[in-house]
Amino acid sequence: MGTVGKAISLLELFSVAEPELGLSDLSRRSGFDKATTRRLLVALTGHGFVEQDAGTRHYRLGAGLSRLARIREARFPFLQTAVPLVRELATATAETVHLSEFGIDRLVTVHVEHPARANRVNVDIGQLLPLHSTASGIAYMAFARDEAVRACLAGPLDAFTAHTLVEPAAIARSMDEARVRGYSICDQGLEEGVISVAAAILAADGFALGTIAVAAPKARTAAADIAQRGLAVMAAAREISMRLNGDNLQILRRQA
Amino acid sequence: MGTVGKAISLLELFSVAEPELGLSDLSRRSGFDKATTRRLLVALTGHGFVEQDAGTRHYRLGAGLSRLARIREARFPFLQTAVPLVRELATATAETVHLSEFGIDRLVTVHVEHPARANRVNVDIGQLLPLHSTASGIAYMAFARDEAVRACLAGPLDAFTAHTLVEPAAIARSMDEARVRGYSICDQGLEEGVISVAAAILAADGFALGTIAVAAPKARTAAADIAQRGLAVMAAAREISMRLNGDNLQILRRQA
DNA sequence: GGATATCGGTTCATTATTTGAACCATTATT
DNA sequence: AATAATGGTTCAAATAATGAACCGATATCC
Repeated sequence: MGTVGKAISLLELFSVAEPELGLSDLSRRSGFDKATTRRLLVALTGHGFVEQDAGTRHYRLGAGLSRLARIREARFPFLQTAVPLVRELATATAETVHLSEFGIDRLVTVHVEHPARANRVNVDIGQLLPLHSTASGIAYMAFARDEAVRACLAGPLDAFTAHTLVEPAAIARSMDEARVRGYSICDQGLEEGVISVAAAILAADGFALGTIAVAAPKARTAAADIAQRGLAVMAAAREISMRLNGDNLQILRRQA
Repeated sequence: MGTVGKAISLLELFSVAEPELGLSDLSRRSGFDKATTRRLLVALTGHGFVEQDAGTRHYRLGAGLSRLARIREARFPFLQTAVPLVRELATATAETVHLSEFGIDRLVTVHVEHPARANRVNVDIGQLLPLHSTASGIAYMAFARDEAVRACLAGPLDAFTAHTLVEPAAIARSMDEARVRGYSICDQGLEEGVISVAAAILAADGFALGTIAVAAPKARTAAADIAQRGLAVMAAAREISMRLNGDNLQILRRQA
C-alpha cells in the first residue's frame, strides 16, 4: 500500500461510535508502526484532516474534511436535496430511514433519521453497506452500470445471516424484481430480525448514484407494511432524483 | 513535503468555482509531475476521496470525504446546530451571512446564505479567511488561545487593501474592542467596499471554535446598520454556542 | 487534409522518503 | 515503589516515490 493509502486508512478508523482515538490505539488497529502512525497523523493534522485534543492528546477527524465535503456538496447537492425527503419519510413510516451514496464498491451511509421509539433499527452515519446483502445494495445494482454489478457478483459474497443471498443468480433475480416493482426488499440479509425496503436515486445519466431505504424490526412488519413502505420509499427516491436533475423526467426513463 | 501532504494539496486545488479538473491541469497547478499527480489521484480514487468522470476523464472530490465529514459532524454538530440560525440571520439582515470554523491557521467557510438581491457580497463555501484581515478572524482571535493569536501576529501579515490592518498593535486593539463590544467590525480589510461584522462561537472550554459573520456592501451600510447587525450576529453566535454546549451558561463566562 | 499541440496515461532507472526497533519522558495502575 | 501503559523521538536500512521520455488518441490550426 502506498503512503497515501495508509494515511487514508488511518482516517477510516474513526467512526461515529469511536470518534476519538489515541496514538497507540491507531497504531494497533492500523497495523502500522507507532512512529509511522504518528508521522502520518502529523501530516494529516498539518492539513486539517485530523485534529488533536489539547487535553487528552487523542486524535479526531478535522475541519479540513468538512471543507472539502462542502465543496463537493456544492457540485452534487445530494444531501441538501435528499435530507428533507428522508425526514418526511421517517415521519410517515415511523421507522429508521437512511440515505446512501455509492463509493468504490459499497454504499456509504450519509444520513440517517431514527424514529423516536426504543425498539428500532440502528444505522450509523458513515456505515458501509455491502451491495449484495442489503435492500439499498440491491436497489442500487438494479440501476447501476453493468461493470459495478459484475464486480459485485464476481467477488466473494459474505453470508452475514442464514438468510443472506450469496448465489449470483438469486441476487440477479432479486435485482430484476426490484426493477419491476420499483423498490427492493431485503429480508434479514445483513442482520437477523431486520427487514428493509429501498429505492435507487438516479443521476442525470439514468444510472443510480445512491439509495434511500427504510429499515424496521421484522417482528412488527406485516406484508402490507412492506408494500406501503416500498411505495413511499420509491416515491421519495423519484422525487429526489427529479430535484437533482432539474425535474427532467425524460432522463429518468430507466425508472419509468 | 511528504507524500501525504502532496496528496492533500491536490485535493485542495478543487473549489466551488472549479469542482472538476483534468490531469494536466492538476499537475500544472500543483507543480507535481504528471506521473506523480496521477499516482496520487489513483491512490485517492481507490479510497473514494476523488472520483473520475467516466466521460470527460476529469477528476472531482469523492464521496469518501462526505462520509468522514459526516462522522466528524456527528461528534461536533456544528453545521446542524448553526445553519438554522445562519438562515434566520440572513433573512433578518438581508445581507450575506457566513459561518466559519477554525482550521490550522485560518478560518474555513463552511456555510453561506446569500440574500436574494443582485448587489451583494459573495462568499464561497470552502473559502479560507485570514485571521488578521477579516471580521471573522478578529472575532475568532478575541476568544482564541494565546498561542493561536501569537502565531497569527508573528507571521507576515498581508495588506489586501489600503485599509487592511497589519500592525500587530492595531490588530490587538481591534480584538480588544471586539471583546468589549461583543462583536468585531472589519472595514474593507480583505476587499474594497465590503464591511463586515462577526462574533465568535465558543466551545465548551470557553475558547472560540468558529465564527458567524454578516458581510455587506459598504455603500449601503450606515453606522446604525453596523450596530444593528453587530447585535444580531452576537445574539446568533451566543445562541449557537449555547446550543452546542447544552445551554450551559456557566461555561460561557468569557463572553459574558 | 496534414501538421501540430494537447490530452490522459505508462515505463523504469535514479533518488529521496518512509520505515521500525530501540529509545525517552509522563502518566496511570498495581 | 514497581509495572505497564501512554505519547513522542531517533537514525541506519529498506522501500516507495519520482520524472524524463514515451505512447496512443483527440482536438486544433493553417
